[in-house]
Amino acid sequence: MLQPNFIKENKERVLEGLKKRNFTDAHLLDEIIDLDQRRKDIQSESDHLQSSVNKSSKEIGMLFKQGKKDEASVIQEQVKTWKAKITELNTEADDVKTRLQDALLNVPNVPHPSVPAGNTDEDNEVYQAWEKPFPTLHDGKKPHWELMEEYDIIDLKLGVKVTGAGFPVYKGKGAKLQRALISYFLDKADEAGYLEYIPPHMVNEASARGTGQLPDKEGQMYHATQDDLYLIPTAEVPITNIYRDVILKEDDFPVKMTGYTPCFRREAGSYGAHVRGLNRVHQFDKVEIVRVEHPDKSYAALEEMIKHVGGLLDELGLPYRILRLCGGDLGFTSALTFDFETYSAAQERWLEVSSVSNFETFQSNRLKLRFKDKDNKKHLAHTLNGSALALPRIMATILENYQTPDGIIIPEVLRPYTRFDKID
RNA sequence: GGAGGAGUGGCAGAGCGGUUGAAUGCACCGGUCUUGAAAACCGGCAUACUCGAGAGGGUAUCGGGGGUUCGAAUCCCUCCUCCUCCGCCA
Repeated sequence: MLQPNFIKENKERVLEGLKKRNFTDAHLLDEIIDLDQRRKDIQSESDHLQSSVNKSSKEIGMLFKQGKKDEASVIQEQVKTWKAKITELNTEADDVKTRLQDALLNVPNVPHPSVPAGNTDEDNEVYQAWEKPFPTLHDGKKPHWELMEEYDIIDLKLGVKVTGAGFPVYKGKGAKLQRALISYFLDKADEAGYLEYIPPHMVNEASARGTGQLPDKEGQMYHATQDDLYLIPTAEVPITNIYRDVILKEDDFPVKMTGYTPCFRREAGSYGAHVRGLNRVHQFDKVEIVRVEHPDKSYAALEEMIKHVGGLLDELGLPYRILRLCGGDLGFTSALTFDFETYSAAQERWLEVSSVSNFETFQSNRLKLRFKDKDNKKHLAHTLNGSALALPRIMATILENYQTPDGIIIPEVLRPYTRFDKID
């Protein structure tokens, strides 16, 4: 969420930036500026009256002590009229604040200058292409959903029986490979200096609001209504919220956190042939990296995160490319996002396996995540996060790219974790 | 789930309708003293919003929200959290 003052002081810049994501509602920005001004005016008027009330109340106290009841009751009458006016102002203030909040929630983050304009994923910029050849597979190559069944390692039908569509059951070597990937990713994050967390897998409303899942993506989360808790769609939510309402010191930076969690997404409205197998599921595993940074350092941090994710894919030996998302494809809360896609050689498609973003102050404003500078002045910190990595499509790509007529070869780096080198 | 008790500043802990944003102690920061340190002494030390060029001012905040009152940390309602006991349980 942007700050009204920021919008007011940078209106042209904000509007110019938002054009890249097809947001052209200058009227909404004006409304925000007006509502914020009105909010201040009401506040100011109400404060003045309250000040008079407070003074008079003290006076009444004194008069009572002195036994001057008559004088006191005269003032009491006056105070009552002030109070009525204050009540009136507060009612208006509530209304103005609600409208201001609603308006602010409809303004997406301002894209970074490097974000290309565009509407769809067609307009994303290839930031780093794959220069080497793709794996060449044998003639009997199969997509991962067939391999899963053939080797009996991931069972979607069983998931349907136990839960429903999109809840895969991992079995035997499939389960072990999954666990190996999680351990490998966590170990790499640990080596890179990220502090490991195992956060709750459900969050309250305040947390879902803090990272922007609410109210923007209400329908995408599973909601346990009886306790009003949400199943997390990503570890970003509980982990980033660790720093909600926190004021850091400058030398607390950088804050680097990681965590493995299952992720739950309703994926309402997604369907079609391209979501077969593991391409899109309701529950999946992911290792996330999250950072809280000084505004001057956040883009260097983003760079570092891109290298980290790229390093994982290099070690796994998976072909990948990096995209800089265009304005239209950029998430509501993000200023700059890079997507990683691996090439799945049997499907002959690119699959998104990671998304690394800088939210600048958009999240921290909602989170009230700030730091004090040397002069003790408070500023909003920058937050970033990235998948490192999301498991299902990595699994899919490994199964497809490493298939041979005799089985699926396990990438070298995972063997210490799997303790087998082939699925057959 | 049932019955009790409790939530006050960074921590500890007073206050229980009227100069209380809140005593006191500890911690912290600055100063005096000291060759240096400690001790002692003096001073400072919350957050948010807002007005002001600034100095500074106003308002709100004693777990959250609502209410009573001219006035609430103090009374009432409600929610949350923690502690003790009972029940259930991985």
